[in-house]
Amino acid sequence: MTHNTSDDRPVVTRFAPSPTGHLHVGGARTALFCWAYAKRHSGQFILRIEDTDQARSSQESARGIMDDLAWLGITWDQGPTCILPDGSTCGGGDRGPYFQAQRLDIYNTYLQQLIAQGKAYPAFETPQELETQRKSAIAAKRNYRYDRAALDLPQHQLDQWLAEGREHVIRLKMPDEAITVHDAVRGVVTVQPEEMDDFIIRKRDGFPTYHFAVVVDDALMGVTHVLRGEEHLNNTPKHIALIRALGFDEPAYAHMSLTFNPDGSKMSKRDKDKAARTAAKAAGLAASPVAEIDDATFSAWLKDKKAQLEPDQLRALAVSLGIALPEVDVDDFRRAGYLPEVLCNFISLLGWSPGGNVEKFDMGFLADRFDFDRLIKTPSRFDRGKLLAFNLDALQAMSDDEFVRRVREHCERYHGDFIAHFDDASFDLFARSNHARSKTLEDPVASCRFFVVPDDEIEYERGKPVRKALVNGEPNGFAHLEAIAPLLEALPRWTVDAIEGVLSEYADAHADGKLGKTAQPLRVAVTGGVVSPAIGETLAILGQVSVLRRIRRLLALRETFTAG
RNA sequence: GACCCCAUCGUCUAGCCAGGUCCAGGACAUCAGGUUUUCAUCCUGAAGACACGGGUUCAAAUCCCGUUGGGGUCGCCA
Repeated sequence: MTHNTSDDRPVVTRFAPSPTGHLHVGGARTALFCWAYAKRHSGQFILRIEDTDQARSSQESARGIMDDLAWLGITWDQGPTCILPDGSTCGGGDRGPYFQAQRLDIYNTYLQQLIAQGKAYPAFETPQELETQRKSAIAAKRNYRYDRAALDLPQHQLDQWLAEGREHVIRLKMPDEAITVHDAVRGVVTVQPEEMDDFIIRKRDGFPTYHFAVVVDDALMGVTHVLRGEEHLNNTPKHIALIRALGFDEPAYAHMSLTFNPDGSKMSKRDKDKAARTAAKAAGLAASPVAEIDDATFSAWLKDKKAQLEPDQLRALAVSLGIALPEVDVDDFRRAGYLPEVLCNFISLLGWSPGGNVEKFDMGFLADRFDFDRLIKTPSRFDRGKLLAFNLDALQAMSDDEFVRRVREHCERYHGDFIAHFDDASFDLFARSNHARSKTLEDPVASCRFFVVPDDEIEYERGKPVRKALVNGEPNGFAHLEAIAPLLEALPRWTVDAIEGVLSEYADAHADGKLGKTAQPLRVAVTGGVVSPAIGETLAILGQVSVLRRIRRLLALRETFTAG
């Protein structure tokens, strides 16, 4: 199945993202499989940054992608040097630089070689001219191919234009033969010569195109196995033509199926804009509801389906609209409180499985078992609901201590207000009391804002469940609250046990032993609603003073609640 | 449109390559019960698929062909 590849060479795989923002979850899957394959064969995994698009690349973007990979636990043996959270470093290696923009000299050397050998040639058509040709081809229902006009240029004309420094691209002269890809997933795929034209290998700006850079770098970096998305399958014959022209060894290829949204659309950063836009329109918003976005930007964004806001603008807007944005980038999942090991487990199940009924496993298992032969050809859809269920399972399987540690890490990164509000012991209890009820590390924070809201700013819900807790029954919730308040006030030690003791004693004596009769009114008093961690813990975390203040405040408002 | 790839429950998939043990197994979601001081869990059960049509064969989810459907590529993006 492998082609022109000596099996005795150590396995080298690479992940080669373009640095455009954060790492997409689909890219993470590719990276994970590349990583696992290298590990499986005790080989090398290379990270290379494909920043040959001057318009779109930035250093911070590359940094973001490396952070995302490191967070997932996907470390690279060669590539940009990076200090990991645990203090160790990864990357380095002697086949760099690992940023393509720093390899221009290398590309030019090989480019010159191809030109000298007559295997590549300059072409002077402008992008506009080519676009016109393309359009007329479509209008005439022909397939567009470059017409090789540059090859018919008289030598003196060519010399003169080159001497003048006239802008041009370099194209590869494609051989007039079918090219066959031996793909570990797809099998044998043959493309006829008339399907391939003389594609551009160096752009007008002097940068190599992706096709050229990828082939040169893979060869020079000793890449033996190219694992990538199926979108590249049609490019592979071009790459093979280039490899042959340059006299390199052909790597083994494995093109894996793609992953889509549940509705079959592409998972795109734009999905987040789309969700926010839909919600904003539904809310009838005309002006920007948040300071992060000015009104002009907002209204333009609202009208233009393709417009995108900055990530922090989008997040602010989502908070204001009370919606959750669909997660697309690894960073989105991190913010949403997913565990990196769960994300890795889940995405590795998209298009791959270890066989049988096994579906929960760790990175070590993956690195032991991953191989191309269990990669399936069918594209998959990303089911966030199943990911959430996986995350829940992992969280529930965790010890309390571990859960607390993870929540603390999460808050240190995203919710400084919770860190600042609690002392260590309270934070510990806060996290612990949320363990059993959390599906994500974000849940404790999202469901417990009332802890960090000032006592006199709690907003009481007015729905039926709240009225039921407060006004219904005889005695009703307010009556219970009035009776319990002094008991709580008299408590000498404010601990979960002491609080629960008082409450169950009271319930036994005055509420048919039903803790719910008193727990629910108390919940409303201290949280504003009917949902919180166990009542004893909720009160304990909040503190005696705040609890009593909140109860009295609600009692003072009792006339404003009507029976439900 | 041309070319390339693909096709098992709503979704992720096992089974397919080496045809019979599959009136197709697991997971998520759904539905119905049950446990629980709220929410969330948890337990039990139910429903749910081999896209269609030919062929090969004693036998096809598994092999072949076609149809239909889906995806990808056709950039001086990667």
